[in-house]
Amino acid sequence: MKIATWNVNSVKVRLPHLLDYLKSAQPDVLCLQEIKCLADDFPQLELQGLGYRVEALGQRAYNGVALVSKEPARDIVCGLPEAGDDDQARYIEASFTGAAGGEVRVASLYLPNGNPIGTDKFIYKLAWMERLHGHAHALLQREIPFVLAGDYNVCPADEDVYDPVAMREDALVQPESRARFRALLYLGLTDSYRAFHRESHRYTFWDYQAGRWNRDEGLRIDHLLLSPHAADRVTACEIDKSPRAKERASDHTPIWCELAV
DNA sequence: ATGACCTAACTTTTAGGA
Repeated sequence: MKIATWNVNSVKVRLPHLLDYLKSAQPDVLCLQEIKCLADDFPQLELQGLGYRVEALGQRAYNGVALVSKEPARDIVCGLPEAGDDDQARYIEASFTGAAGGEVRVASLYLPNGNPIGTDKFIYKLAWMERLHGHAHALLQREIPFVLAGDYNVCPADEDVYDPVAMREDALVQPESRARFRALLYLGLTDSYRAFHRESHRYTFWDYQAGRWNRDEGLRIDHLLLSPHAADRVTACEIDKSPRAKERASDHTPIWCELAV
């Protein structure tokens, strides 16, 4: 089962690229972030033409996540537990069946940016990460393979940042953000990309400004975290840079892993 | 030198992104 994640930065603007990606990459499940529309406005007819279904948690103008899949999603859950008055559309999770009949729980998550530090936005980011940690802990008790995929807005280490000095005041690299990302790994989750690749300076995001893409000055902030049962089954993980090279590209590019299930 | 983008919206300017 090929599971990919991509922050598309508006699904309406990116629809041609999204259709191209589904046709060429053929993921079984594609986790989308920043669809930036209500679920009812998601262009699902166009995706149905390619044999894909959509489950979306939308929001007007901002955020919004979705699961695009060949096989139907089951047991869909929208939002993390303990949401309180948090109504931002940042989490959707469902179960899928692999070709060999195995079950995998897949989440599409859009972790808060948290900038600027020293504000409520950074507090919200850290609190959201703690809710994610609590939920990951609960999922582990179920002893099923799962993949938490999405835009984490965290660069795990300086090697994941083109210029750590320039970024030192950024919420994506703060020790508090990195500690909470590490806490997910300490639970027993695996950073899928790092399970296969040791090279530094491999990115999933390049800012629109300052020619960052052309200079390959980016960030590794989109991640696939695998439960132990999923990590036992993973056979590959790659960043697909080709969508970022197109005209009117998203500032993120897809990253995917393959599970033998 | 500290510039440079992009998207959505009660749009002509702002908020949010990262």
